Amino acid sequence: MSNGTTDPTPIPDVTERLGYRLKRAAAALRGAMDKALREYGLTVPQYACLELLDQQPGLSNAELARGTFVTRQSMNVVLRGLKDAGLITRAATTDHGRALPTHLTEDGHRRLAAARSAVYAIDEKMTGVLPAKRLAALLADLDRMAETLGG
Amino acid sequence: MSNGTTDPTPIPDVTERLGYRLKRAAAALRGAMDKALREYGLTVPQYACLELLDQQPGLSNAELARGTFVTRQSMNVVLRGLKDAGLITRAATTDHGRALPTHLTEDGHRRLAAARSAVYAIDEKMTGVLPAKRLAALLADLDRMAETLGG
DNA sequence: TTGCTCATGTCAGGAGTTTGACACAGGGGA
DNA sequence: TCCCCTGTGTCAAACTCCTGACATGAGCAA
Repeated sequence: MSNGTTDPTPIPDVTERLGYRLKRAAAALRGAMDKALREYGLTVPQYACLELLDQQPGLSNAELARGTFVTRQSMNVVLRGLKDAGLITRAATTDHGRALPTHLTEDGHRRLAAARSAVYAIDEKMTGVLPAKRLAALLADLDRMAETLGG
Repeated sequence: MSNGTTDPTPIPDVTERLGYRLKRAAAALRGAMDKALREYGLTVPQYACLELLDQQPGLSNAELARGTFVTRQSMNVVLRGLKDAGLITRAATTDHGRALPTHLTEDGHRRLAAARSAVYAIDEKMTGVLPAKRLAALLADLDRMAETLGG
C-alpha cells in the first residue's frame, strides 16, 4: 500500500486520513463490545445507559440520550427494554417539570457489574497496546476533535 | 465535572475512559459528515463506497463491505442505491469466480468530487485543532487499537 | 394574565443495519 | 475423481436508529 517515495500530494490514500482511522477504530470497538455484551443479554446502548445511571442516578431520558450520543427517541426504546428486563425503574409521574428520573434496580446493579468486567477487559486490552505516555494526549485529542465538530 | 484532587482509583469516571472518548469523537464525525453529505444526496456509507471505488476501481461487493466496516448485506443495499442513482456500474456476469467488479460512472466521479470537498473540509477542521506533531502518532495509535480488537 | 420560548416525553413512519439462511464458484487434499 | 472448506452474492426477517411531528410543563417578559 505505502509507496517509499516522498509524495507531494497532501492526501495520498483514503486509509491514511484521520476520519477513516477513527471510523475503523470505533467499528472495531463497537464489534468487540457487541460480541462481549451479547453474553450478558445487553446491547451497547443499553450498557452505556446502565453505566451512566450508575454514576449519575436519576438522569432523565433526554439526559441519557445526550450522554450516549443517540436521540431521545432511541433512548426511549432502550429504556423500555431495560424496564421490561427489570434492570431499571422509572418514575411514572413527577412533581416538577416533565423529566422522569430513572434509577437502577438491584438486578440492574448486578447485571452491570457482571458486564462491566468484560467491557473493562476490552478497554484495557485496547489501552495496553498504546504507549503509556500517549494515553492522556490521545484522550485530549479525541475530546478536542469532538468539540470542534459540535459533539 | 473534574475534581482537582488526585484520584487514586484508576477509572474514576466513564467519560474519562478511552472507549467513551472514541465513541464521542466518532459520533461527532458521523454527524458532521451526515449533515454535509445530505446536501449532495449521499449517505456516509455511500460516500465511503465511492471514495474506495475511485482509488481502487473494480472492487467487489464483499471487498467494499470490508473496506467500509459494514456487512455484505448492507453494502449490497448501498450499491443498489448508487446503481439506481447512476453513479456506479456493476457487471452482471463474470468469467472467473463470483465477485462482480464495480466501477464509477462519469456522474459518480462528478458527484464524488463535489462531495469530497465538503468532507475534506471537515477532515481538515478536525485535524487543524490537533498539535501537528501528534497527528502521525494519533493515526498509528488508532490503527493499533483497531488491529488489537480485530478490526 | 397572556404569550413566547425552550426542554421533555411520546407516537408514527421510514431508512439503515444486522443476523440467519441458502446457493454458487473456486481451491486443495484424500 | 470426489469431498470439504472458503469466499461471494443474495434473500428474508428482525432489530436499531433516525427524522418529523405533536402535546405537555416550566420559565420569562410584556
